[in-house]
Amino acid sequence: MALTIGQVADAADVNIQTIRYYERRGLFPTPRRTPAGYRLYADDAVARLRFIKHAQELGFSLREIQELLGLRVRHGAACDAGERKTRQKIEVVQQRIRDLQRMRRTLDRLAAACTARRPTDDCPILEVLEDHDDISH
Amino acid sequence: MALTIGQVADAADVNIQTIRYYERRGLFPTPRRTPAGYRLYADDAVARLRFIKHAQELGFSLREIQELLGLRVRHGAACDAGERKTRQKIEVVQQRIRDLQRMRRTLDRLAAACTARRPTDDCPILEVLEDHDDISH
DNA sequence: CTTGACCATATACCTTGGTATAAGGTCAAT
DNA sequence: ATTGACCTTATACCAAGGTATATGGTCAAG
Repeated sequence: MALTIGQVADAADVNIQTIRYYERRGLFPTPRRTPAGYRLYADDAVARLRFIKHAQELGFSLREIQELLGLRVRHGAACDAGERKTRQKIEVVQQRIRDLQRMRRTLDRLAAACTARRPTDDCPILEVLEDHDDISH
Repeated sequence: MALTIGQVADAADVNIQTIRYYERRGLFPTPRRTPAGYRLYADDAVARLRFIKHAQELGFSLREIQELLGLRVRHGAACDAGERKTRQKIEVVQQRIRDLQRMRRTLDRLAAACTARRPTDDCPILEVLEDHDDISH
């Protein structure tokens, strides 16, 4: 049930150094240690690493991922603040989904034009993602 | 109709150096020049820069963006190859959308639990993005 | 009781994606 | 014909996100 850093690294397919780096950065809680000083992890550490890797692929920075990981439900006033932050994150994610859907539609059109053998030598990919420039950020 | 590098940079809100950097990297075609050697751009250069910036926010590397920008419809055999690449990109984008939707659902549940004042002190954000690990890449 | 595979810390290095700076040419306006 | 705001190339530097390496301790197996 308790994993060494090497076992966690293997399971999540990341470099050992990366885990220690995340610990230093504050993305990973400081784990308990054996008497000899070896780090010991529960297996949710593997899930945490996989979450981080996925979120990175989706364009989130380590700082943003840290915020995402910090979101959880609390009592009272802390709850309101947490809910506000969560709703902000939902907005960000929602916008990112819309952008990707737009890109997907353009790629669809591109593939369709191709099967129809209608050569379009200007760059149609550029049609995508052209508005909402001023609202995002 | 012809823009200097500074005008393009202003319009797209990027650093001038970034445009020259993209040119070196091959993301930007080498522009025509004035007799004095000044770069001259058509205004689609601005669209191209905006596309690059958006795609970066969506988690694409410059190398991937270069491939996206290289996709276009051609005649004959080149068309088939282009179509295959386009369909691959669509798969990547589609998977990314699914991942984000999953993250969104988790954030939704988190926000809902909070309004209902049901404190959940384990980290619920981790529920997200947990399967399909072995199929992606 | 030693060998090999682990673990620890500390420090140096690498890649990606830029940004800044130095040294100088161009050009429109005064 | 000079000033200021542009442009050129070349080179150096920077931040983020790791990765490698040096030096040494731990531990189970033979």
